Amino acid sequence: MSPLSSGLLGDLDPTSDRAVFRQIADQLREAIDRGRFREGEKLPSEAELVDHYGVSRMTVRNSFSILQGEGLVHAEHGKGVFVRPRPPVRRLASDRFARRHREQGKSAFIVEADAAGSHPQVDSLEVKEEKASQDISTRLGSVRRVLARRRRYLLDGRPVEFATSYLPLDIARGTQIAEPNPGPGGIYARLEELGHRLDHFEEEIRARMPSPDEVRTLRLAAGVPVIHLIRTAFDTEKRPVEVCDTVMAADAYVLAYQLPAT
Amino acid sequence: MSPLSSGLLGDLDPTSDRAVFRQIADQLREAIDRGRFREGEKLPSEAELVDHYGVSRMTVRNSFSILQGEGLVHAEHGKGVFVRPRPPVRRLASDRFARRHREQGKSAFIVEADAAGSHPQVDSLEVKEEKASQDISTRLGSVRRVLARRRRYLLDGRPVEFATSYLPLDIARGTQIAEPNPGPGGIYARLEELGHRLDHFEEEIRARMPSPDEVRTLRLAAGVPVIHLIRTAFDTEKRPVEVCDTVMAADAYVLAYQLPAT
DNA sequence: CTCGCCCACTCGTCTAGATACCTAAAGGAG
DNA sequence: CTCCTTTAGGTATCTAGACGAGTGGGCGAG
Repeated sequence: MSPLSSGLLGDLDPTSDRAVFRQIADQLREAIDRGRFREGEKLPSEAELVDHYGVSRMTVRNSFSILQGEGLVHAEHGKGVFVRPRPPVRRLASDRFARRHREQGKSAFIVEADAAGSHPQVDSLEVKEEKASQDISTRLGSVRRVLARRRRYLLDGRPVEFATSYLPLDIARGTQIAEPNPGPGGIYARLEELGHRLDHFEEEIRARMPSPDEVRTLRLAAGVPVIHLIRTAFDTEKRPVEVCDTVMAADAYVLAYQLPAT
Repeated sequence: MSPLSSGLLGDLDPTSDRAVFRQIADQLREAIDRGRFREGEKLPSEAELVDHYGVSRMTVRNSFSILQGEGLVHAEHGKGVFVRPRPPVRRLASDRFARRHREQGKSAFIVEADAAGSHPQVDSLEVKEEKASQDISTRLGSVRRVLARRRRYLLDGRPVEFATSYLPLDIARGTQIAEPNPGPGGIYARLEELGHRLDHFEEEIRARMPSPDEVRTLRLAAGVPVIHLIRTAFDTEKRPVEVCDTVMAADAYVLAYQLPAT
């Protein structure tokens, strides 16, 4: 039996001033929220909804596009429209840069992925010297040129974040930090070996919709925002020694912080 | 002279396999990024673009809907489509719950708004006892019923966040915390007076697209995600004494944290 | 039985209109 | 001058239909 004849969806209210396509979207959303359609399940096809509601196809598509914008559903060409499963989230704990992790020779990403039982990967590594943007220059204390380390992180084959680290040339040039592989413990371990003992980090967090570039790089579904995190590392002399600019798929992350109450 | 005859926008590439409405969106996006259209400025009308590109109106509208989903533009019925201005952001510093602020008798929100020179407001206050959700119960250590304090925060008349605090009844019932106005320093000051000296906070941060309810409550524009923050306050006996569930308009906030490197 | 083709179903894109409603400015009545 | 109406120009919604293209199952040829 078709899901439509079984009362999953109601009728339209022609007296309502709410647009028809919104009413349809409302009914589908409610059905999803109530679990009438489960995660990964296929919604009625456009043609079925056209029949059920007696509207034109564009109106039905308009409804779907609302739900897509909310990140509730995703369409697959030739197959149908499906309830988007909520992917398991990865937790970034506030002690992820603790020295004891570095001393074990693992980078923060690997440590956390292993703990979660996932298979981590890093790709599209690029290391080069370049001109610092205005913002990066300000954060690093008025440097003109920087070493930039770009990479993308994947979890079980799915891209989840990409990041660029910027370091002042007078610190990084000619060191292992300028090599594709910075060695055990990552660049923070190298910075400490170079005499820049790390004191603290400052992180800024924003959330916004992704640019088309970011959609490509992270293979983002419609209706998935990104978390934009900018971290600055300071050494014990209060000098900023690294800025890391990270863009994360918001549906893959929960950030966790611990704050003192004092 | 019309912006269209002045070369702001190019032509379509009929040989490209990129959909026409995407090509148009690309050109508009690029023009915005390059500053050809400034913040708040009106884009060419649908009719003008129909003429310029020689496509149907639905195609042009489709392009606009892409840019809206990206949060780049917003349409005003009867007026036009405008480049969305990036609103000034409010910075939440990681020391916002420091005891020295409470001792000055101000709540965290008021302190920060005043510092930024804005006019803060709090409305839709509701205080009541209710059954704890599964999640809240877990976070508070298996309590069945809680005191819930709901409120919405506005800055210069614009709603920017709404929050609900949940407290165990055995702590809050019958105290000033159960009153609409919790007094100077907010509920954290009252908790400390009641013998629950605060030790630390744990915060969880997610970002996602808003529900229709949240769009209404925060008057969110299209293409603006929300930041969902869940904070748990612990007293010095390591007991969770409050859970605060906050939903913020992502275009109004930058969260800032400071992490020790140790 | 297996392979390859065809076809039905599905979403993606685009056209060409019609009607409704909103906004702002111009112009007329009082 | 003030207030209301008109009008032009804008977006919002909806219809009806056409063609393109990805998916998967059925069916016939070998």
